[in-house]
Amino acid sequence: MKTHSPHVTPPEVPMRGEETIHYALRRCSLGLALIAVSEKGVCAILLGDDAEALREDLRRRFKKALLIEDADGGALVGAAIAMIETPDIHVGFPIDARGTDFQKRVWTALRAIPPGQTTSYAEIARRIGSPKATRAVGSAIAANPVAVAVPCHRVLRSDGALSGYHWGADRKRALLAREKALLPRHVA
DNA sequence: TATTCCTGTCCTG
DNA sequence: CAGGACAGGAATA
Repeated sequence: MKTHSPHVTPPEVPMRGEETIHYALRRCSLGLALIAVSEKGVCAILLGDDAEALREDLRRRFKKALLIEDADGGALVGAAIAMIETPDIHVGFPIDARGTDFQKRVWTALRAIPPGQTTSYAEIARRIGSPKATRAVGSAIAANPVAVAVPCHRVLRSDGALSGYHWGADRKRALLAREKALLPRHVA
């Protein structure tokens, strides 16, 4: 039995200079999604099948932050889920993708690819002004922390092969098929 | 066709 | 700190 305390000390209190990140786990058409939100916006969208594996992934990416799981998650989480389910929707929420300058340049280039369209690693390398860094571009794309909203699934190999996907090739295929289906335009 | 090199970042020893 | 591995791709042998 619990006595009525005037104030309960939370299990975790942010230390000085420590960042707080709220996140929520939600089911979606791609499986399980973990959406994490910082003060600046959505800082991670991770896809998978196992909740604990996703939490671990988040922990690995934000080692120094205080991570708080919310049952609900709030408006940004809802917006993120809606965006996942509807690829042609405008990404209307702020994205707080963290990485090196090179990675941020790559991710910015990705966001310029419209839904239903694809490009190649080499093209991205050209567009950011490092035409010979195609391999490094692949690594940078693989490190993208914000799935779907930063559309790394729209990058294929120059020879047309699907190439890889951090969250599983099936999800990449599913996203591309969905976007293609939503295109009312000419196909050929 | 099979190597080799280029490039940025992370992981390991 | 050195070396290897990566969601690539062009050049060279």
